Amino acid sequence: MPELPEVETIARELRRDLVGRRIVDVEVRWERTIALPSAAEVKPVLVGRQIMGTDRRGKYLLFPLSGGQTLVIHLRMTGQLHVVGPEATPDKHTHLVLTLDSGRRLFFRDMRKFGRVYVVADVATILRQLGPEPLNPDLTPQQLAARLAGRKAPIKSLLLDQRVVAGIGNIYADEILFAASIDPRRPGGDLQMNEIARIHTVTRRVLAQAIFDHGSSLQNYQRPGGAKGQNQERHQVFRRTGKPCARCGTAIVRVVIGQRATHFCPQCQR
DNA sequence: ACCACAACCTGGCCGC
DNA sequence: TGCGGCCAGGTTGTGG
Repeated sequence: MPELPEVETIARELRRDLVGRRIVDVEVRWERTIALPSAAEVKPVLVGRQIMGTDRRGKYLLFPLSGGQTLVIHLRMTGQLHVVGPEATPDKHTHLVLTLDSGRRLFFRDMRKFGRVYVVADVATILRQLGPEPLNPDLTPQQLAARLAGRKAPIKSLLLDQRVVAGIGNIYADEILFAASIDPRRPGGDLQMNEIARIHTVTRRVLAQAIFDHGSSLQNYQRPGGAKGQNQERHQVFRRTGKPCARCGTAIVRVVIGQRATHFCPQCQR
C-alpha cells in the first residue's frame, strides 16, 4: 500500500510524538511481524532505547535508536503506524505495541500481516539493494538513463524495481508514466534521452505533490493520526479504467504488465 | 536478464 | 445468507 509519499508522510507525522521518547515496553502480538532479530529477542533489544529520529529510505521507515541500533519497519500492503493514548486497546490487526516513556504507545497494525519489523546494527543489511532516492537532487537524468540502458523489461516494471529507483509503487508508476506521456509497455532500454529526462522531471513533480497531499488513500492507507491523504483526487489514470483521459478524452485502459494492474491513456502515452 | 507463478495474509466486492 | 472467485498500493523465492 504505502509508497514513497505515504511513507514520507508517516515519518514526518511520527516525528513529534516519537523523537526523544524512550521505549519502556514491547508487546509482540504476531510473531512473524518481527523479521530480525527473533520475536523472542526483540523486547530486550528495544526496551530502554531512546528514539533519535524518524527517517525514510525507499519505502522503509528508519528509527535510529540510542546505542547505535536502528528500528526498521516496512509496511508492505496494509501496514499502519498509530500513536495512541494509554486508554487505547489494540485490535486483532495490531501486531506490535511499543510503549513510550510519554505514556503513549505506538501501534503497528497490518490487516494482511505482510509488514515486517527489523532491528539491526547496520541498516545496509536491509537497504543495500535499493536504488537511488528519486527526490535526491544529486540524481541526474544521465544516471537514470544509465540504470535503464540495455534493459528489455517494460519501463513500468523497471520503475517498480526498487533496485532501479527506490520508493515508487504501482500508483505512482502509472501516474509518472502518464505525466511523462510514455507507454508503460516500452522497453526501458529503448527510451530516448529526452524521454528519460521527462520521466526524471515528472517523477520529482508527481512524488513531491503527493507528499504535499499527504499521500493517496485508496483503501487502507491512513496517516498516523488516522487522517487520509488527498493525492488520490489528483490521479489521472490509476484505477480510472474506462474514464476519459483528462488531457484528450480517450478512455483510460487497464492492462497487466509484470503481473501488475497498469492504467494508461492509449492516445497520450506512446 | 527476464518471465511466470506461488507465497505470504485478510477483507471487500461481485455474481450466482 | 452463503460460497466461490477475483481483486488489492509489496516483496521474495523458485524454476525455466
